[in-house]
Amino acid sequence: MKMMPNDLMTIRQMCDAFDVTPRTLRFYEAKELLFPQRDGTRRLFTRRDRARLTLILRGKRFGFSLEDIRQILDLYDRDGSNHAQTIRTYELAQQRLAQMEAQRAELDLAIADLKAELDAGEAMIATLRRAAE
Amino acid sequence: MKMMPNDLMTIRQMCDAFDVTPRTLRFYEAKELLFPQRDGTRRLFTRRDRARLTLILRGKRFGFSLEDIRQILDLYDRDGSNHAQTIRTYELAQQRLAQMEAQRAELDLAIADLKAELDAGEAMIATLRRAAE
DNA sequence: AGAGTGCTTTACGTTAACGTCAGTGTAACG
DNA sequence: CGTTACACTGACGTTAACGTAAAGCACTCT
Repeated sequence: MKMMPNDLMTIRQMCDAFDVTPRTLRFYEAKELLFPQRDGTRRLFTRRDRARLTLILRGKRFGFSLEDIRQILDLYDRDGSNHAQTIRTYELAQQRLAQMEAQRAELDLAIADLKAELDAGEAMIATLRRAAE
Repeated sequence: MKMMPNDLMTIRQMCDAFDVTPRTLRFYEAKELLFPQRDGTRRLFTRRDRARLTLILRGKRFGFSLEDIRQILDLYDRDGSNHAQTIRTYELAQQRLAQMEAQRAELDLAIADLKAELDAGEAMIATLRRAAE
């Protein structure tokens, strides 16, 4: 067991902690979502990186694209106490929420339609079964 | 206005009727979802093509991939009266329905979570507003 | 010293469903 | 016969979020 200075984690430790692949972490770094320090060539992820990764993964669950997430993260980075930016993020989230609810409405419709088709199909299958006797 | 023999339609008529692009129809033909006749090099879509296209578009609304749709269509093509194939299609639809309902459940969760975050954000913004006075 | 492990970079591959040229043809109108 | 309007066939481009080699350091164990 090698000890990392308290709040620094290797790529593997990050992968285990967050259940992601190394490729993903490097990808996020390339996309400027994370900014790990270096020990020579090796990445060392800070507490800040972990906080950001937590937000990234949460954002993904909400269906935000990585680009959306990057922008939101950057807003807070530039000025964590700026009201306008907090409000902007809030608005983005609201928009996304509206999208998600629209999406659910469509999905509900499709489900209802498909169920109707299935009922018809079931009836047809029953008919076929009777005819087969 | 040019008259097409009763049940034959040009690519443009199809596009207008179904609200798709020519590229889409050619793509579906390449994927063996449609089989328009030819008048020289030009495509002429039959009643059968229209029936298939209707099913294709419906299938898409249900979230089936084009490959799924092609298989289903082919099943019916080979033998429209085969019970086993009707039942197979029915099962595919049921599986898809289960997926869609699972997807909706996840979506509902994400919506609930995001709403919770929004409520917190709203509170924070209210705080910021008070502090700004 | 050799073997093994883990990390690194670089860069091409994947998937779906088309979009978007580029270049050519052809049919009809005036 | 020239122009306009469509249609046709390739074939490469697009988007997102990584996956998957390939090839090479750096360290450690033995």
